Amino acid sequence: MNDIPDRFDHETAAERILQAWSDAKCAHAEVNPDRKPFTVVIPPPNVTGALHLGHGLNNTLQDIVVRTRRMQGYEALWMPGTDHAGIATQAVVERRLKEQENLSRHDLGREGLVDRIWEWKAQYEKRILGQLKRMGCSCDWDRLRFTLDDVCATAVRATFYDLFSKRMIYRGKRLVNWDTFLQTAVSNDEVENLTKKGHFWHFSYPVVNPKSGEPTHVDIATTRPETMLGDTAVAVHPEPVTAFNKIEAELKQKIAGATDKERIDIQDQLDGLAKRRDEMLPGLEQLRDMAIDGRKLMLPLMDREIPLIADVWAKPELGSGCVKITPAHDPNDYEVGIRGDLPMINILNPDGTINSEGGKYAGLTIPQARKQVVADLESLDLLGDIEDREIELPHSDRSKTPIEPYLADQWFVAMGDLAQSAMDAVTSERVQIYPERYRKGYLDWLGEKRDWPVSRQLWWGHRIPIWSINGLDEAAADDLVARLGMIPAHASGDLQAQIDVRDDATRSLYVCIRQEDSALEGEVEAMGLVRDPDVLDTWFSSALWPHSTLGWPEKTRELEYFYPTSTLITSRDIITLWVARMVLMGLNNVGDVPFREVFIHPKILDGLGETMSKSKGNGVDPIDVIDKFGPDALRFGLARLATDTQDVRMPVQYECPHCEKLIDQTKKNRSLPKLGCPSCGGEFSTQWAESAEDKALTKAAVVSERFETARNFVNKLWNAARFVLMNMEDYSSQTVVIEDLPLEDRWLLSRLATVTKHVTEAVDRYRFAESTRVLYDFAWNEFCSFYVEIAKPRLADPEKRAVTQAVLAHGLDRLLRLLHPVMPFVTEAIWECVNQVAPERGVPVPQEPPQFVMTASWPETVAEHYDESIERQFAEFQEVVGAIRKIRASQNIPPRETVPVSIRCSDSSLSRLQPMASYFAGLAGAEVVALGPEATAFETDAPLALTSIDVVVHVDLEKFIDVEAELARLEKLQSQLIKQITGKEQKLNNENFVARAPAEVVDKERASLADLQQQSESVEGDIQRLREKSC
RNA sequence: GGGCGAUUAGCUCAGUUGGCUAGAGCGUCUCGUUUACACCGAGAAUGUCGGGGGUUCGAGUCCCUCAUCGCCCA
Repeated sequence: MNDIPDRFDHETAAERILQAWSDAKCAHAEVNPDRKPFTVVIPPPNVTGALHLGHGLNNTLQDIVVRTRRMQGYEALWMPGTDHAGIATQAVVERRLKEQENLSRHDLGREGLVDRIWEWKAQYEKRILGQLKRMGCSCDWDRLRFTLDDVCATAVRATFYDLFSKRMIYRGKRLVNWDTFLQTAVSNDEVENLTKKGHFWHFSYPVVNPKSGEPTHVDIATTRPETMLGDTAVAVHPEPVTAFNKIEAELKQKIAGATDKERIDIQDQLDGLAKRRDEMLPGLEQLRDMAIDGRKLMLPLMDREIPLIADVWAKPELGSGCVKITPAHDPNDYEVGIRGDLPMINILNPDGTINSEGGKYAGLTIPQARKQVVADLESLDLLGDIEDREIELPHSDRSKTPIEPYLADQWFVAMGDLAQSAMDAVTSERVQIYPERYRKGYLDWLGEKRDWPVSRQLWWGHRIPIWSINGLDEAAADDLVARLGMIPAHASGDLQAQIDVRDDATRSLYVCIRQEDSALEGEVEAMGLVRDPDVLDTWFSSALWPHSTLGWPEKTRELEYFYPTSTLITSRDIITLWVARMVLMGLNNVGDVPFREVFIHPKILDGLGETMSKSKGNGVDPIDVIDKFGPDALRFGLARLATDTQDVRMPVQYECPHCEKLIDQTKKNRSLPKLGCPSCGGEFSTQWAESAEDKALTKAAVVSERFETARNFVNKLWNAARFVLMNMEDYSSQTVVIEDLPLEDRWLLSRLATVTKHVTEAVDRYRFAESTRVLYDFAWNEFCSFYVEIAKPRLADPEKRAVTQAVLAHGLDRLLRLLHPVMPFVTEAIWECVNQVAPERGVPVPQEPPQFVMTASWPETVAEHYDESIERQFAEFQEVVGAIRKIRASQNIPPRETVPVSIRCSDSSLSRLQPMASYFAGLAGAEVVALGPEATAFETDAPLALTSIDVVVHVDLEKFIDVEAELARLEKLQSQLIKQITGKEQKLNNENFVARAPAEVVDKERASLADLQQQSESVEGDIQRLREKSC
């Protein structure tokens, strides 16, 4: 055992341990009626790219919970898998295709592109699973799922079919965020607003046959001139006076509570408004009257008559007070269009060029059309000012190109009842969300009950199981329905047909097929129906994840046993997109909530407070951290930062591949292709390396020194274990009598009981930072610093050796179990060794431990082992040790010198400290020459009073006295005491305090003041004596 | 514009229902290789708890307000 290295070699150990766990199927879960199930489904990582530290945190926390529950005797299933991430993945692959081969998806065709994406998926899924495994995630890998695999596909089709049959899926026109690059609709959540420089163009539209006294033109302004081709109205406010009054009232209210600086600004606004009102109100009222009168304007360039309408969307305080309405290409105008029943003219092709509705501009791109429209209006003398302006422009998150609002046919899921059911689940606390503040966002979002557009014009995803035919007349539609009704699948409920009457009175026929069935599909296609080319929103399949992975719609034993799952651990940004939808789909499909609890963990930010991402260059790969610090350090380091309020700022460094020096990442250097190491001068490359020259350099790992503490802790534990193992060669198991154990052993048992309770509760409540802190403090400051140190002399004593070994082995055993969920590898590696030297262990009765700590039982809180008085007694001992150390340090006494000490204490303390007297030698280099009420000061004395426990420690400085140093120490002590005494006196002189504070608080203050005063007097005496002596 | 959160030592963070001299790790300084560990041990220094106001005998903690930062939604 003496050949154990003094560093934990995580690299070789981890690989061996992973294999052993895997061979023994430690993480496999089966339906087992004898145990209670505990189920967690992984938030399936996107196969878009590799995992970063955010995933590292997410999965570490899940694993801590799952491992703890497994040890607690639950049949713990952690369901693993990955997400096909529709648009994100297709966008990545398409972009690469363009960059590397200059091909578009149309060059490859649907199948070709999808094949390419499967290749990408295979590559990244492998990488992701490798990352999870190296992190130690104890998923049941036998049950691995993918949101696009056959099992999930069956669930998706069954769900779609069910909702379609219930008429909760419908076809509708909606204004969607159109990505002209990817040629698909993207959801609001995939849109980011960027502020860009743009212009504000002013146009005039002629009034058709103006009456005398009426304006001949109406002025409007726009940031997107080309959209005028699709204008179907111009709006003016219906009650301009009311609108002006309202704004004025708001400003006046604001000015009442404003600071002087703001007041000037607001007053300016008020003045401007008043002026505007004077100048414009009559004109606006006239236009409003014209609108009510049904007057028309002539849309220039298109020569189309459009109505002047009255609508509140027109803001009298802005621009000309009139606004052009393009319902098919602007969300606000769309609402106006709905209200006013206006025609909606889509002027764009899917690729973003103008379509035939744009007349002579057809075929132009948007920028070309914009330029041409402006030029043509100018030649007609209808162009006014052009202002420079900053414009908020929506951009696609995926393709980084501008979004065009676009009216398109989409499939929708009606959310009314579904959303309500998911709201009820949370308000009734059948699903509990922690921290609770996240409930609000969940409920607010669902409360809007906005229908969910689920079709995506993509090729990568679950293809919508709808076959359709359009443009039928009533007879033809009925005939087709009748023929479909003859198909056996219709009778067996595997086929649904619905007729939709379109605006133009033609019929569309939609057929939904429940299961994949090429014969049936062929039959339907033979009738002239065509399969919908679109795929489903990726969240549609994610929403089914908790039940689809367990085999739904089959009534599997797994579903019966493991569903509802126990808890979901995820990040806050997908509470609505994912969590809410899982709840409503779970309720709809299975009839029960998908999970009982949801824990939302903090986000990991870099040192500059920004979220980590590969595109910024500040992303940290958990593997880099594991390579440098080990998997246990990664996990411990992340878990100790997981509080429930604060996002985690984690400064990021490059690790120089030549000298291992860590170089802080800055905004500047994180985007460079190569860097020079300021320490060794060597150069290294980064993820941005492009040129052959740069790529030839070694690539630096991106890590964070935040993990050093955790790595040190792993090593501390390893070495404590090493010490234990080195002292176990003659170990033999034995039953011990708790009552006969010496104080320090009972202290350890008591502390174990306390710590176990604390840690168990903390993990129950998802207080990961707290549980890791408690474990760290206990392991380092109590087990190592005190228990192991005290064990040293006892191990050297043949009479005490055997009992010490027994308790030591037990203590280490329990500690390993408690730490295992956070640090699985090092604990398992140590466990393996302990099993060899102490194959039976435990207090009071030894037992044979299981082969793996991973499958060992979670320590129980042994209430009988808890002893408050012993913990207090030991704390007293620790305090005395601390006092001696302080005096030694202030006198610079060399550590190898033993100092005589005299400890004056009460009789009761005497009985507590007496048994521990000999341990002062090892812990404080002190020999106790006197102990008890009679103990006195030395001739050359350094005293320290511990008032809280009524003890005075005296150290004999005869051989060591440094008068200056001792005087300095005492004077400093005295000044601190005086400061405190003054504070307390002030407090107690305050009549209000004495009268109103609870008596116990006042008494406590009084007692404390008396102690301090006594101590101060004593120190004063010491100072005087020392001064006299030194003269 | 609305909602949520944050602001505590040079850095990263703790601080339960208001009640000790506000803590930890890293970093800094001093001392030290005593047989598990220098990825170690002992000790020290460092805080107007973002600003202002209020409630209270008493506020890092509760309330109001302002500022700054972050996230979500419009």
